[in-house]
Amino acid sequence: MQHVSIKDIARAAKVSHPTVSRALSNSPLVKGETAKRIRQIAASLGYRPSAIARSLATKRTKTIGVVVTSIADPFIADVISGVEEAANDHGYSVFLANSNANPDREVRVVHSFHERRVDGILVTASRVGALYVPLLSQLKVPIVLINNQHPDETDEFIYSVTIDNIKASTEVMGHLIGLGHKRIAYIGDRGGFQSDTERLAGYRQALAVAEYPFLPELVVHGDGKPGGGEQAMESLLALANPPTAVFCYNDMSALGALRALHSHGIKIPEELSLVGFDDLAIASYTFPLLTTVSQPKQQMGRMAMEIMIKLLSRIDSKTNIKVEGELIVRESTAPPKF
Amino acid sequence: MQHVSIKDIARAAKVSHPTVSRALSNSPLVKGETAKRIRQIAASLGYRPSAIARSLATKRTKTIGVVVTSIADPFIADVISGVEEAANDHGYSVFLANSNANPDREVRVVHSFHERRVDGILVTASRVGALYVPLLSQLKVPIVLINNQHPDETDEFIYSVTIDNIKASTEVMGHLIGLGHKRIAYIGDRGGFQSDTERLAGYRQALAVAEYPFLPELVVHGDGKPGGGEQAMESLLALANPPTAVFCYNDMSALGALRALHSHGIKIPEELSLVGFDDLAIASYTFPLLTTVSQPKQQMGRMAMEIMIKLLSRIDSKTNIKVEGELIVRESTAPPKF
DNA sequence: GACAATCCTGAACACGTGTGCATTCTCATG
DNA sequence: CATGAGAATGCACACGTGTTCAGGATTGTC
Repeated sequence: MQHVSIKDIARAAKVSHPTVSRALSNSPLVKGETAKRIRQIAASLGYRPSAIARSLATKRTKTIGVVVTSIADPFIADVISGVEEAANDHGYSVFLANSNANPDREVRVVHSFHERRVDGILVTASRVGALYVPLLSQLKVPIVLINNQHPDETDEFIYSVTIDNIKASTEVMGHLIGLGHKRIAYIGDRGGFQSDTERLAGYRQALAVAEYPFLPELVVHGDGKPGGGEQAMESLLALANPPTAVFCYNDMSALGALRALHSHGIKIPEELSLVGFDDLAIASYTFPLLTTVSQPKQQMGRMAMEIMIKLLSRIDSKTNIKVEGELIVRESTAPPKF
Repeated sequence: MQHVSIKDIARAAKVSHPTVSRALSNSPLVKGETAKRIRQIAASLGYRPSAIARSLATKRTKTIGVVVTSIADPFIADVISGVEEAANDHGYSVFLANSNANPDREVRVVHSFHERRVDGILVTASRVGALYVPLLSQLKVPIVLINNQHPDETDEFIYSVTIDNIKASTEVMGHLIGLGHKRIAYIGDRGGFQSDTERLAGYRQALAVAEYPFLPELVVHGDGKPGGGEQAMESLLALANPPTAVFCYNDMSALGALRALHSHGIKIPEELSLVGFDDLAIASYTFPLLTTVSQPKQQMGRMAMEIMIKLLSRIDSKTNIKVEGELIVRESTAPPKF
């Protein structure tokens, strides 16, 4: 006998198994004395209820499917750590699935979540294809998106947690403009992600407020990774009149930009100011330390999971939460040279 | 009716539900023609078998519990991405649990995995407490450890994948000695982890082979994180006769060391050579690029999961796998100045 | 002491799938 | 045409838990 069941306990306690079931779930229907005895026997036998059988009976698995494009992405990993923590706190377990932005894998994940009868699905959407969420929503299960990249999700099952990109972006620009910079460049992402679009919007908005002209040649595109950031920075440095400050879509891009600057022997922040976005752990260990926007990554994960749990408990909850980023000024920004 | 069951299909196909069950599992017992018809109906109804019910009947959940100290650790995140990929390829799903090296959480994880009747458990042991594995092994389920930190696990259920630290470490030292370094320091971890002990052993072994003296003042201890690496490097720089090369327990420590060196204005690699370990993504974006040892992180995760799956399929498998690291020479090492 | 009201308990069934065994059907063979 | 063998299918039960309902035990009241 591999596992002890409530029937085993029932036999030992000379009661029926429904009584055991009730006693262990603290039902008021069972006499206090009996319940206590049953619980003691259960403990002494090392009883652990079968979540499987319980799920079958109750039709709730207390299980959440979590899709990420890649858990190796440090931003996502931080978010997931918050997700898992909140889930654990409420007795939920998470199924982790990498999609790798691969359509085949995506449909397999959907099938897997479907068959396992997850109660809900969490998606860190930073690179998830546009067609994916509709696919997931076929499961008729609540979905919470974190930093989703498609603004038009109007499905009734869909909730979200996102950072206020425009606000954070204008704050970054305010910082640079306040230092005296006038030629400020933006290194964006490729592919028109929601977050890129919004950060660019904040960039333009801040320029407009300061009554600085918007110069298209100062907006270049990377790929959200160091390689793209490096190339983008190279193209900025090749301009006849290069910028004195550069605002990068994310820290990864900034890392690449930093590399390009180092290889040109350009001193930061004396000759050029650089700002990232995300406040990855690395940003505290670059040289110089990177000024960036901190997203409450873990907390966002936690919030997303808490929205989910409220939904599953039929508690009304906000459908869309916007959190604020925080500008972290470190060593990579300073007033322009002249 | 939320989900379609085999009974629904049976009704539609005018057969009994066991026949449907057999048809869908490609049993030779059911007539080819009937099976085909049943499969068509199943597909048209969008049938997805309930893994829950199946698990209850077969006593196998096709589920693996994965414990990590923190998924936010980039090393671990890489390993897990390999784990998840291999699991997915074989129809297994993974429950992810962070323990945060917190004993309370650890026992909750054990209970959770027990109740969910996972088929096996994977542990990335880099920071897991010594008492934890025995706790897990109570579940009488196979356990595979990745880079475990306690050499004495002799339980019959326990298997492992580890990197050959001694070999990698002597290779690093060979590189530095080959460049002409004689005063080589080692920045270790705290707390006597297996990997730290082994890397230090490789360090000493290489010194012995080169017939260089082992100087205790050149071995200092960090904490495996940048903060500790920075302090450790400071203490090395405070020596009357500082080293010309420093081998760090891991890249995180090296990042801290790098920071200390920058703040002292010490040029790398001209004035001092620095080597890390792990080849985290960051190592390709530090300044200068970090020479380090690459562990096949994803592959190690994949191998661990494949051992697990073989075990569960009653296929004989190696119980302990040692993989080799690869020395990646980048820009942070060079011959000593004089 | 009789009766009702309340409190506990157990029997029966449900959840969806898999499997051993009995049964029916089909077809070839004597 | 009867018989037997083998193929195809259905019946019944199991997995472990939760829940409805009926009935038994207990208590209180007149």
